[in-house]
Amino acid sequence: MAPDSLLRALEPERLEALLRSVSRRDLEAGDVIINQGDEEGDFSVFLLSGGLKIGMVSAGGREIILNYCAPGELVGEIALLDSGPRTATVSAIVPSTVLLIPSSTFLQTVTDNPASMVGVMRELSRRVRQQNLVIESDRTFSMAPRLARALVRLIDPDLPEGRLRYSPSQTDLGAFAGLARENVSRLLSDWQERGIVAREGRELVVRDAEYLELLAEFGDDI
Amino acid sequence: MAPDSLLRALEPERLEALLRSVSRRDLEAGDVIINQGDEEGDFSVFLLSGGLKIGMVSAGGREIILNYCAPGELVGEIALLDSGPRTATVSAIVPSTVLLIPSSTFLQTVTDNPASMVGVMRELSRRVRQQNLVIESDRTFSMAPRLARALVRLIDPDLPEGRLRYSPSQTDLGAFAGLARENVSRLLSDWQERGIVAREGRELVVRDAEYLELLAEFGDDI
DNA sequence: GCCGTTCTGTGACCTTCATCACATTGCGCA
DNA sequence: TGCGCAATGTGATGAAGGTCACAGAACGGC
Repeated sequence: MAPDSLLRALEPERLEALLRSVSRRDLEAGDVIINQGDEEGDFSVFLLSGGLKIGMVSAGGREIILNYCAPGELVGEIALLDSGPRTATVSAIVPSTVLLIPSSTFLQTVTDNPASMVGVMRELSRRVRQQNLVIESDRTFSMAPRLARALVRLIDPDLPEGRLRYSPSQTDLGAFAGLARENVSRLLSDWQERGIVAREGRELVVRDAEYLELLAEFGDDI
Repeated sequence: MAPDSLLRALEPERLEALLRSVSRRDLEAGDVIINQGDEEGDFSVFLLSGGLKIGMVSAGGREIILNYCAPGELVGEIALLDSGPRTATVSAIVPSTVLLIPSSTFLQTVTDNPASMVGVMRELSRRVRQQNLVIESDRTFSMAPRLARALVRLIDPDLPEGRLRYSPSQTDLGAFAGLARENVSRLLSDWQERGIVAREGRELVVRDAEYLELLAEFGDDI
């Protein structure tokens, strides 16, 4: 679980109360836990272990992956506050365990634990900032920097040197970075020749993270 | 002030305490209150009257307008939680009055008023959802729907029929919708001929909001 | 009023990237 | 060991939209 896990902020007795009213669920890779368009869904999802992806399917059938998330993160929190239809789909990318937290429970808990709410706000803020960067890069950068940013976002700081949080297909990378799969292929081939990324078996590994970070930040004109 | 203003949630004595430690500031149109890249800025901005725009300047000098905001809204709240460098620039589009709220004050206040914090979370969530839609439309829609979405976001529900919250130049509209100014011009000319928008003096007015909303939601294939 | 400046309209061009259409590789599995 | 399916590589093509280069219009200030 992430060190800054939201649950950490709770006092033990609160945590226990919370755990009594949530349900735990195990997911296979590919299982969908929240479906874009669901009318009723006033719960949010806390990821205990595994990995989730958050995506939308746009008119035209193209998939957009908005984010991946790691254990300790809370997902679907928009529904905690306004219980409108779900705007994105959440599914497991590997076998995972989640807690389903009814919004009433969640609101009660954080109201009783103001300190924990700050954690939720921090997480939401981080997300807004991240999204701003995505919008910026979508609008002003060419393919290469966009793919670079996607890869950088996938690097797992807890894993050794340049390992990704999970091994995405080129199709996934395209949906995450906002470009066509074919172009992902072309770019990766190029980067592979130049030693920036490498393939170890079916794993994609980043060799020169610094280069990709520069590319992601400054675009083609580094 | 917006009916769901964040300050509404405060008990009167709290509100008073808050008001004692914030500073008020009047802005001319164009004045910058937060500058992208500022290292030190652990305050956020509460808009009392007027209007602000939130933007970034990307490598290459192109401006991106992320959002406009109306009285009663809180801006720059990312800094409340992690006081890293500012990621966007906030400036006044019309003469405005703002409160500068130090993050310590803000945190203290919301901690003492859990109910008010829910309002902040709701606002942050709304913003995340909005951003998701922007990313989706940037990636999958052509120019017309993107511009439609920008216009719809600018319609002021409090004003009569199709009036915008403020009258943007074509350059601004381009920066907001993510397209070149010339194309904004072309699209608006077309829509004007078709009676979807009109110009009253220097004001742009939406005549057929429903059409634009459909376009914004479903893309060209309505 | 008159002039500079900022906004707007419009055509011609050219870059970028998505799309299409395959060939190829790799891997699970019967 | 080969079959099938999914993932990948790669060229050719086309459309969308950015860029450039202007011309006109509108406006603010003096």
